[in-house]
Amino acid sequence: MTLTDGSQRQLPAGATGAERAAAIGPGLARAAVAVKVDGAVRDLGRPLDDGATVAILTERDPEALEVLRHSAAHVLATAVRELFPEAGIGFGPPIDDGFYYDFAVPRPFTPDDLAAIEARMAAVVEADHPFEREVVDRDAANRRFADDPLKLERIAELGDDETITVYTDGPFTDLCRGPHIPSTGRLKHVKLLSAAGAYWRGDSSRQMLQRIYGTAFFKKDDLAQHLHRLEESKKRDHRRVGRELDLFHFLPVAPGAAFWTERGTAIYNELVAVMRELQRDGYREIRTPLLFNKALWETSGHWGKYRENMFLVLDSETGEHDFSLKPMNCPSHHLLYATAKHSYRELPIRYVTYDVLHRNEVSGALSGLTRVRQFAQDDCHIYLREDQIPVEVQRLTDFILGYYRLFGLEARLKFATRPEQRIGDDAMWDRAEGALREALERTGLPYELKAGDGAFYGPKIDFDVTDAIGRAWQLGTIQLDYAAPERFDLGYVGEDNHEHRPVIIHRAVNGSFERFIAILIEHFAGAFPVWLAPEQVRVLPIGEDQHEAAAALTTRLRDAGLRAELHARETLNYRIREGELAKVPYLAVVGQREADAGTVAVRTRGAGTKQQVMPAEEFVAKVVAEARGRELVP
RNA sequence: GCCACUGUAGCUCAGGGGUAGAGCACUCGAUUCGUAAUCGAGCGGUCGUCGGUUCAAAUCCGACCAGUGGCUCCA
Repeated sequence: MTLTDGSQRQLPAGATGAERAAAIGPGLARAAVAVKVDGAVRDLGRPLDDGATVAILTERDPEALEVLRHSAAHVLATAVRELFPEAGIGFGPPIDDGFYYDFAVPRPFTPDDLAAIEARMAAVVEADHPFEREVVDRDAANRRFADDPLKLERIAELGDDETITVYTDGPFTDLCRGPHIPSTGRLKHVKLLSAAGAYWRGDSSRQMLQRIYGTAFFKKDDLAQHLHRLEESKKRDHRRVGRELDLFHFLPVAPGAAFWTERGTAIYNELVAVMRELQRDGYREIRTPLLFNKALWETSGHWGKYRENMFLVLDSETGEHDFSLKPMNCPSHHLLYATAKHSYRELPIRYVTYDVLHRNEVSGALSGLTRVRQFAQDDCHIYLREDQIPVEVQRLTDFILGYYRLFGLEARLKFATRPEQRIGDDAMWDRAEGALREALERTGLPYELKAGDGAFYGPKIDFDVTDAIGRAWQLGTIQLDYAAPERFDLGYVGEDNHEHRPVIIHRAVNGSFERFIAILIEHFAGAFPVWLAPEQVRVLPIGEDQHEAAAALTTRLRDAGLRAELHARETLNYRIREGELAKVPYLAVVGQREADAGTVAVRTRGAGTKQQVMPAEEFVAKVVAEARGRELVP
């Protein structure tokens, strides 16, 4: 066989991965978790194929962590079966941050159950049961899982050409493709996190199973770090920070719709202002109605499928739900486009809107600002000729990435191509995908291909940003649309003096302002750069004698266009603490020395007592420059 | 929409079948302070809503509403 370093080794026939590792050295034998044979991860205990390329996976390999977590799921099931012998067994895969297992049990698991199960798991680990793999035929599999309808259903779906394998660790046997760690004793650092309901096969018409989530690591420190990260992200949770910094509130009378305080509104307005500034040239900001007759949704095709997600409004004359709040801007933009005859010379025409939208999300889906019923998109529709697509997409990509950079956010691009369910012929899709791909290639940026993930009306590019703590969010999108121009019978007069169909690009950068602000809150942990901060400077006179000088400074800051507040009550210590907790970028302290000299003692957020005394004029200019330049400070 | 959990003062939380408690916030008074909580007093809730059980319910039960964790959904 060949090792991954290219060297060749001879081993006796039927030698296993474990023996292979041992042949190299005892250290590797201990560290080995699984083995990769010709690219496929396998159990250490399986015989190696003659002539195969072999790599020993150790605790350092990400694939080994998956194996560990998959085995952790089995250990979980082992424990659950001991405590709840009647439990049906669903699926138990490794996931990004851990693993889960679904069980069919008569009642949901309680926190006490989880504690008991975790204790039981420790015993299973202690027992160090080997994971034993067995190949069985269909009849044997059916017999073995005769008492578990979920497993029987799964077995029935397996193709005749598939090898059916079962794995046993101690008392527990599961239908499973594997691979697994050699024995349960390798599972040292595991933690159950939560229990929740989940539909069998992810199908909301099927039965609800009880899912237990957990995570596992090879190293104690890694587990501790992971749990610490979970705590940290809880601290950054935008719902918590939003309350602590008094940015927005949700009240039961308007589920899924935020009440923005003046502080939250300042952030909101700042984002809209940036978008306006960046779209000063070449864009046309428009406003269209919020309430529409259903005829519009019939034209757009939304009335049939998506009506249940729209807020319908009763017409008092007809007594019918003939009107609806708009859930999207697209159709109204198309209508406005169609109010005039357009020349090819005008294109591309770019409409932008920040109107409020309403979507009746199912109650269980609502979550803080990330999933709301009322929101505003930075919605843009571009009407253009097909030959203009590459240049326009390039322009949009630059725009979007440039925008994210303002916040220190990096984006990854995804190219989504024709889905199974789609309109238009292959020639249209070839042209559309070709144009998008060409534009993507021109950016020189790496991108991921998501084949079949496009919209039914055209291919798209999605932008995933990664925030400060490494979480990915799908934000921006560039979608080509060949369907709407047909439905709305849109046209332009070409150079040849004939009517042509334009193509439409749907573009969003923030997604929705609500969701984007949620992401920013968590990204910055509430410590916004000065240009975004709801309160940019807080002026603190030390004593009453400096009140006048401090008030003058506050006015000066405001005159310069900054958001500044004067705080004169309570002790200086109290106000410093308050200012730090409110994450105000600059605390401008004015004592007698400063009042006399026309200076200010600046305490920068996070810099502690390292204050800087500077002329008031200089301070104002500095903050104005930082805010105007949208610098990521302090 | 589905499963589970939660719902006590503006916030964080304690209590718990016999007529509600702390800290912070807020108000008032004193203090006028040089970089992360000055001291004191006071105001404030009928315990998410509605209904049931009970001599008695905030406490037990049910329904509903909202939130949280998931599932489903996200044009």
